[in-house]
Amino acid sequence: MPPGAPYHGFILPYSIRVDEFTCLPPDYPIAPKLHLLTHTHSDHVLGLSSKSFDHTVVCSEDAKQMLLRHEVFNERTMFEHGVRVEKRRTFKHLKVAPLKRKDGTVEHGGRDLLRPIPLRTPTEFNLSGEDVVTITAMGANHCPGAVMYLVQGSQGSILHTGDFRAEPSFLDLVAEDPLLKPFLTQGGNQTLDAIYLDTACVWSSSDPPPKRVATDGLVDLMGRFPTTTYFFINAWTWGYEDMLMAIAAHFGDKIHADRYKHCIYSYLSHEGLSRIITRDMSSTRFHACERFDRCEEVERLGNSVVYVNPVPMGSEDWSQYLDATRDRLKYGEEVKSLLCPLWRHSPFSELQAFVKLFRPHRIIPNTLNPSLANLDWIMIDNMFRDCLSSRGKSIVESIRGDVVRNMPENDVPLQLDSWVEFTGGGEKENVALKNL
DNA sequence: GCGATCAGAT
DNA sequence: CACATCTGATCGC
Repeated sequence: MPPGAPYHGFILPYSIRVDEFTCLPPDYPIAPKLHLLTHTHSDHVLGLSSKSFDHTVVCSEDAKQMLLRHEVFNERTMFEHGVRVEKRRTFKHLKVAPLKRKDGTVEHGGRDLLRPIPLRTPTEFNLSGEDVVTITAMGANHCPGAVMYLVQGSQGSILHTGDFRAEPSFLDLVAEDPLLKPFLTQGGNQTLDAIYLDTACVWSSSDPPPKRVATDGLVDLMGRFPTTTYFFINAWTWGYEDMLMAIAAHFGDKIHADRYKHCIYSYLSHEGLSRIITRDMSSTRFHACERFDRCEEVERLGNSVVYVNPVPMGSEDWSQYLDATRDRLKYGEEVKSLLCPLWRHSPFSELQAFVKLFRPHRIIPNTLNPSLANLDWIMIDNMFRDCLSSRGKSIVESIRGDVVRNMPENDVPLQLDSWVEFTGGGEKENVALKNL
């Protein structure tokens, strides 16, 4: 997880760590018995590139393929330009083929630390012989390979969302999923003990349109340009594939992708992606290739290329932007770039609706801002109080319980009134209050 | 000296 | 704009 995950990524009370693979501080009270990975964005794989990491990691099959083929930008560029003869893959040490000597004896047995589980298929794991947990991965609507995890065991049921976009259509799928049905407020007979929630955009002041509204608007604008216009789609990280799919579907054309994207897409279970991209740069006016190592076609056309950028824009601004841009195009004004409000995280309103589907006993933010000295945790706790179960314990109320009794003081959020007393109003805390 | 983590900029 | 990424500094064996 990005820095600032409560409990260093543990989903208490289980000795399971999610998206954090770094070493724990010395004398930390618990040791991980199992690791889960929700998706492969760089802030969720911290510690995995360490050569000394040697634990099993549960993930989706797509995430496994993406990880094993992961190449950082500089290495991709050097390989492309012949400076590197061999591809440098950041995580290749996680899977090593068995090595046999010429005489057939085994030098070493190899290893494969990534343990993919199929989506929507409850799978049992033995936590070092003590406890058996059932883990179910389900699509998270964030980027290829991204999943959320349902963890069920003798110590209760926990849903970890990873990073996710809980837009209305996603909520419909969740509400209809038989695997989640037992935990739904409507028609369920069990209560989740906790939802570990993607709160990356919980403070956002604007609400994004559903992804479909964003991509519909985008292709509508693109269709108003001359049919000779070239577009560069700035899909600069995994998770902007909706733009590519929408453009390909609307224009019936393929999209030029670089060698690396093409490689990754070809290994994904979503075959649609590899079907809509091409490696032939001169066959299409739509380009989603390396943004800092442009293909010759994009280079040649220079600033006549129209850039398409994903941006964090709200619904109302989007409507206005669409109208204004249509006008500009109608009156022949030069439009050099297009915006697309494609969000990969949920704003507060979507999170609220998602949590209310389950009314768990408590929610725990997946990330906190360290400079806020846990004040954000208290705020979030209050913001979701009316989305919890009727006998729900807020984090603050349940936090002094057995499970976290031994946690270091910094990992324990306090009531707002005792927060000021606890922190003593030092420099860090003044910054926290100022940032509110 | 190197790998791993952290802080800061974009 | 803010997330995800990259760069350079620092830490520790």
